[in-house]
Amino acid sequence: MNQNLSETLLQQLKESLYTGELLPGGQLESQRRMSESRGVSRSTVREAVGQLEAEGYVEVNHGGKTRVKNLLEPYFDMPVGEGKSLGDNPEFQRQVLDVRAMLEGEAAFYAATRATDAQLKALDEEYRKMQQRGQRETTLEKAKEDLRFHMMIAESSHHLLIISFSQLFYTRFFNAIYGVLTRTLKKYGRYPDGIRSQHSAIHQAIMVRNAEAARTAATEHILYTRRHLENE
Amino acid sequence: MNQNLSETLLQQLKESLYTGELLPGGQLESQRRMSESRGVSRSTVREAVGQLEAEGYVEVNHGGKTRVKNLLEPYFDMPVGEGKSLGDNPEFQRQVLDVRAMLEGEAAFYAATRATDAQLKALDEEYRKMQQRGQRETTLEKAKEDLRFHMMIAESSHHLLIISFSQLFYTRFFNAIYGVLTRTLKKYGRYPDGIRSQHSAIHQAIMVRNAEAARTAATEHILYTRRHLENE
DNA sequence: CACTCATAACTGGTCTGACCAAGTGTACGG
DNA sequence: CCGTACACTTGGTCAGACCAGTTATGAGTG
Repeated sequence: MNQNLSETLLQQLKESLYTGELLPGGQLESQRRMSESRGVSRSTVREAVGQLEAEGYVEVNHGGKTRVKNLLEPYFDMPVGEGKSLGDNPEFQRQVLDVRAMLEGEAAFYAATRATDAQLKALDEEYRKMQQRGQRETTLEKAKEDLRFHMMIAESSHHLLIISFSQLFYTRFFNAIYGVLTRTLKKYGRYPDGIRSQHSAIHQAIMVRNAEAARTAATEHILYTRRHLENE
Repeated sequence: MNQNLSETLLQQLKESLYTGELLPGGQLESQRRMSESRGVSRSTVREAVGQLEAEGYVEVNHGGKTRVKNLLEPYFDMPVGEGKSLGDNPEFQRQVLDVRAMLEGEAAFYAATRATDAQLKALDEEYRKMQQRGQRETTLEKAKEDLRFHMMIAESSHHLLIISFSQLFYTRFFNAIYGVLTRTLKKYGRYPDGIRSQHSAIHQAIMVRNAEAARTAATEHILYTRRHLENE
C-alpha cells in the first residue's frame, strides 16, 4: 500500500499511539534500537519520528528520551493556577464527579472490550492489593489508590483520547477528588461501605469482559459518591 | 538563536515563501544542490524539506521536482492547521466520535435539566433555522452548523467542565469532525436521513426538559454516525 | 518533418558508518 | 551522605554510496 518506508513506519507508530500501546508520558525506543528492531536504517527512523514530532504527537529531546505528548495538555490550561479554592468548592467537586462518572464509565466500557490479557492480570492484582490493604490507610493513600485503579482501567481502554483526558483530569483535579473523599469521611466517619462492593463490581465486569455492565458499574460508583454530597 | 541546523534551514525556506521569493507552483532547488549552496549535508536538507512537506507548504515527488503548493486550498482548516493527517485518520475519527457521544450525551442531559428559558428559546430558534436551511449548504457549512447546535447545548448545561471541554474539543478537533462528515457524504452521496430526525429528537427532549431522553438521543445521534463508518 | 522510444541524466528514498553534542546514570571521592 | 567527574546513551549532523522513480535527450523510424 504505502511505498515509503518512513511513511509506513510513521503509520505504525501512530497505530501504537491510537491503540494505547504507547501511552502519553511514555517513551519511544531510541532511534538506534528502533532502527534495529524494525529492520530499517536510522535515517528512515529519523524521518518518521521527525514527522511525529512535527505533528505534535511526541517530544524529541536532544540527548534525552523521546516522549509521547498528551494531546490535550496545551488546551487544558485551566485558569486558577493551583486554586485550592477551586478544589474545595462543593459545586466544583460535584462537577468533577459528573465528569468522572462519564469518563470512567466509558473507560471501563472500552477496557472490558479491548484490554489485553496482561492488562487484565495487572488490574486483577491491583484490585487484590486494594482489598488487602484494608482500612489502615490514610485518606490521601486511599485517594491515590482509587485513582491508580481507575487510571489502569483508562489505560486498558486503548483509547488515545480517553487516556489523555484521564491523565490530565486526574492530575489536574486531584485536589477536588481528594476533597470529596475528605468531606465524605468527615460526614460519615468512615469509608462508605458501598465503595468496596462497587470496586468489586467494576473489577468483575471487566474481568468477564462485559462492557455494558462495566460502564454501568463505574458510573454508578461515582454517582454513589455524588449522592453522599447531595444533601448539604 | 536556533541551534538545530535543520530548524534554521526550515525557517529560511519559510521566509523565502513568505517574501514571495518562492512562488506557489514554483519549484525548490534539488536537495543535492541546496545541500551544496547552503553548506549543510543532504540529511539536514531532507529534514527541513520533510518538515515543509509535513506542514503542507510543498509537494515532494519522488523522481520529480519539489513544488510549492497553493496554500489557499485548505481554507477550511480552521484551527491551527498543523497536522493534517490527524483529522484524516479513520481510527482517530472514530475516537473523536466516541468522545463526542459521551460528551454530548452528558451535555444534553444537563441542558435539559438546567437550561434557562432564554437558552431554550435560543436553542429552539437555532433548530428552526437549521431545518429551514435544508440541503443547499456546503459540507463545511453543515459541519459548522452542527457544531454550533451542539455547542449551544453544551453551554446550556451550566457545567463548567463540560463547557470547557466541549469548547476546546470542538475547536481543536474540528478537522476530524469535518472529516467524518466528508467521508459519510462520499460514501452515501448525501446527508443521511437519520441526522435530521435525530436532531429533532434531541431538540424535543431538551425542550420538554426530559434529561434521560436528551442524553439517549444525543448519544444515539453520534453513534449513528459512527456506525456509518464502521464497515470499511 | 514529426513521432517513438530507449536511455542518459536528473530527481527523491534509503542505507551505512562515522563523529559531534547534549542529557543520564553511576561509581568514586570528599 | 552528598556532590562531582566520567562513561554511556540519546539525538543531530555529516559523507558517500546505491536504489527507484521521472524527465530530457536524441537517435531511429514512419
